[in-house]
Amino acid sequence: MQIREQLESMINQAIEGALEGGSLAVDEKPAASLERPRDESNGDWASTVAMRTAKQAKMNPREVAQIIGDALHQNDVIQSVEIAGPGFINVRLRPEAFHGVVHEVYTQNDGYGKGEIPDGERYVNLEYVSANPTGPMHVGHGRWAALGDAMARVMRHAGYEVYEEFYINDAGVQMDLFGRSVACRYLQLCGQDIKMIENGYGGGYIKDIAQGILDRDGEKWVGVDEGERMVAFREIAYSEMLQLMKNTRAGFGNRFDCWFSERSLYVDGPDGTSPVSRSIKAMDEKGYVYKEEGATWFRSTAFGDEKDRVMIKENGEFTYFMSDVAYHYDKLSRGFDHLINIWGADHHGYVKRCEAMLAAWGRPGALEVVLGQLVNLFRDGEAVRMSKRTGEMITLDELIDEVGVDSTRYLMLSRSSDQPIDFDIEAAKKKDSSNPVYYVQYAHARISSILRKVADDAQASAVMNGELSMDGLAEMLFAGGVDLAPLTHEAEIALMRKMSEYGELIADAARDRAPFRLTHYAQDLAALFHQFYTNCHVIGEDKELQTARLYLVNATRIVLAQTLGLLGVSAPLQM
RNA sequence: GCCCUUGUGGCUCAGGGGAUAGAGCGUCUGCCUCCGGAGCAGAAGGCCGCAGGUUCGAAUCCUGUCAAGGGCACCA
Repeated sequence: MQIREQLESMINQAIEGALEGGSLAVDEKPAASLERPRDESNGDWASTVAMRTAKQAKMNPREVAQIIGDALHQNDVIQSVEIAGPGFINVRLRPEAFHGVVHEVYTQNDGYGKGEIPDGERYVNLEYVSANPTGPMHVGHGRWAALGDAMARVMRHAGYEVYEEFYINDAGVQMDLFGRSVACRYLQLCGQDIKMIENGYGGGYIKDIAQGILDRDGEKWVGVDEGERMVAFREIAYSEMLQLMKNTRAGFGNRFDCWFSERSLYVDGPDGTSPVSRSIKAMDEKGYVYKEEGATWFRSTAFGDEKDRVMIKENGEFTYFMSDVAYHYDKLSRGFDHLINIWGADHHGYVKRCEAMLAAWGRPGALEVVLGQLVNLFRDGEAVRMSKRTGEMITLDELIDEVGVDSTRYLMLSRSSDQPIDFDIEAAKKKDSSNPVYYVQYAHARISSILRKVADDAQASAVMNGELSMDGLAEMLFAGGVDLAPLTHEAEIALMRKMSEYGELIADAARDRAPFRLTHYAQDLAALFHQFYTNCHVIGEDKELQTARLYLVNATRIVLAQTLGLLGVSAPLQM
């Protein structure tokens, strides 16, 4: 049983006792109302039940607190109870109460802090990044890549089953424009004096693709019909860009379960229907489709949208929205309990109509859109201008190359997604205390160093060359069993207390789709470790104390590595 | 005009009904005969944009207001 639950039942008993004994008179039995005091000097846990019930009980809140507090006697969990402030019941726990946490970390290891999500809520589709395959991924995509990946990992740890999906916008006029831009560059390379088409893609990579075609095929495309050439070039360029995106993704640590092609939505299956036709039919059956002025509309205003939306234009073409209708219908039909999309804040006007279509199919609330603010790139305080059209931009690959994956990911993740990020390349490159990722990683490296130091030489070198895992080493070190009774120092308890909060952190961060909280946790835990390190010597203490402290240090390593792992950041053995 | 997000120390941000509002950076002062000083300890610095309201209690919830950013297509 978790400490929180134990305390809760003790307080509940105390309340019941007071009610039965007649010292407290209320209509309804109040809840235990436990919370963690911000300020540690107020104890490990506090109950606000007295202040909540004082009015009903017609008593002073401090009196109520006293009655309940008196009924809480000291036992193997509670060390002391104190009534403070306006009527807080502050509980301080015995050091032994935290020892169980350390054992839990050791035995559960990777599984520490895991949660469970009930059937019917568990299976989640998470779509993120999702871009036109008409250019390399840029820095903005990096934020979504980091956020989506971390969100997926955190949610999995909390008990969700997460299916990660990348939606490739490979249909529509942008793709044709892309193909024509490549054709344009190709013809220029062949010596023709023509201008880049209007709204064409101007990036240098377009020229590279054209050059590649020229190297491979020579000038054989010059005389070909313009439309045919556009299609051919579009497809060549598409597959190159997709491969590039997949490489970037791999370099950044993302693992998509599916790359979903927008085009596939328009393809008829063996039964003669496509996601497009099926989604419209399902909507029509519910009465939310109508025709007007030759176009086919979705009556999204029935669900709070400000105006109805066109799905099929008067000229018979499909709108971009049509793709999304079909896409979301397809996702639903794949059996997910819940759909999450991560979009940039610039798409916010699009949210209502998408939520509306889920409602039209009888699944209101099934779609959740997480809107993230954008990334502003700086170098030494100077804004770096970005424009995809002119091709003036820094790609995600270049950023990772220059800054490194760990630092990039950590900084991208360390802010709430509804906070814009000013990402300074020079600041991100700094390997000193101004860069929080190093502070955290340093704690992990220090821990590894301590554990190596107590190991024998063979073990230590086996760890360094990868033949022995840290867990394997720990197993050897603690084979004889460990007694944690010597762990009573303030710094030791603070460390254990922090680790005891891990499960709640995971559950909250998953629920709120807020992996950035893990960066704060990692920094807190690292700070507590550094404090412990300065105050409590490990190696060379008497045998029992050394082993107990080593065991605590190892548990800290596990939680720290786990936290960094959920963020997609490495936990180095040395730096 | 309407919609969304954000206003918290010099800077970057946490906290989203509970106690004296926290952290990092920066500034200043200390700490290595000792497990990694990429560290630790301490100091200075805030009427939580403004005004009302709800509550035993508001930085937090509600209303209004000011400011910043983003969005309002038979574009994608």
